[in-house]
Amino acid sequence: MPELPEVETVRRGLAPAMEGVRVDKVEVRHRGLRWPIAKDFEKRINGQTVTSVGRRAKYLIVDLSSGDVLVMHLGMSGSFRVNDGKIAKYHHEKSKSETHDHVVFHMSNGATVTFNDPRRFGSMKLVTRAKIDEEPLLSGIGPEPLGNQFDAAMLAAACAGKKTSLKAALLDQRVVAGLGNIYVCEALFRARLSPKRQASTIADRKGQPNAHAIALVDAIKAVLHDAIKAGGSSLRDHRRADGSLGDFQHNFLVYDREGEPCPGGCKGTVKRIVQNGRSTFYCPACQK
DNA sequence: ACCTCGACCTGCAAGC
DNA sequence: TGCTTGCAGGTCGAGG
Repeated sequence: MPELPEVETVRRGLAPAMEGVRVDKVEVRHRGLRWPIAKDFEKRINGQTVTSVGRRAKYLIVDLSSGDVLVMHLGMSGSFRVNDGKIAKYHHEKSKSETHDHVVFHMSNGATVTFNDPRRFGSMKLVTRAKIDEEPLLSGIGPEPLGNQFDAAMLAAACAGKKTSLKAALLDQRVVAGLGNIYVCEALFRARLSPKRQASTIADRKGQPNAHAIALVDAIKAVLHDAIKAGGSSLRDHRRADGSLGDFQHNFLVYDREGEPCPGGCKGTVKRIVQNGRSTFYCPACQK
């Protein structure tokens, strides 16, 4: 479910509730996430103060005063809910089943932070800050697309020589961090590039960027900025930490719009195809 | 080394 | 009404 904009939205919701606050107790109700939560998990977290809540790609990075770092991934259906211990702002709304509340952080300020994940593709892992650069989950990840260092030259270099489709390349977290199925489709539409195009065609023979690479980088940055501004996209599971919904799903141009007229006004029709086992939505008429 | 595909899970909507 | 099927925002690891 969650791609970079959703994870960033979650991070912004968690930060004010957790930063500078001690975890009195972490309660693990179900250890069976993507990998089993380690046996020493609670012992290493209980009593520690959260020093920062960050993000790398689709990972949430929670620094603790002990020097440990909690690395968390939301998988396809993970979400966090902050209850500040006072008024349940959205408590009149039908609240999601507590069946899948797998981990609850009881904070020293009275707040609770609950991780819910029906499909359990999410993960939680403790690593030490000193060895974070050796962490296999993070070490191969490509540039942050919203960072200054991410530009057409970088993207073209990463795609040069790739035989796979441009769609598949953009989904590869080693090429660029944080994109998923929705935002790849949206960025490719905005750049008017076909998802079926060979990835290497955004670079010249020397791996230098061409006009397609420049347009694509602009499109990626723009769609991510727009989505973050909207609080991410809420299709099934994603919510802001306060329970409110993201809005960006209303701004999808092609994703899940099979059969609709091309929103670019080209008289084409949005088509759904399957690439690498995943749905791709695009306009064959104007995405070349 | 690159690339594709199955596997991991639950829930929901559509079709019969 | 129930059953079956397919699909879902991710990614790791096996196999070609």
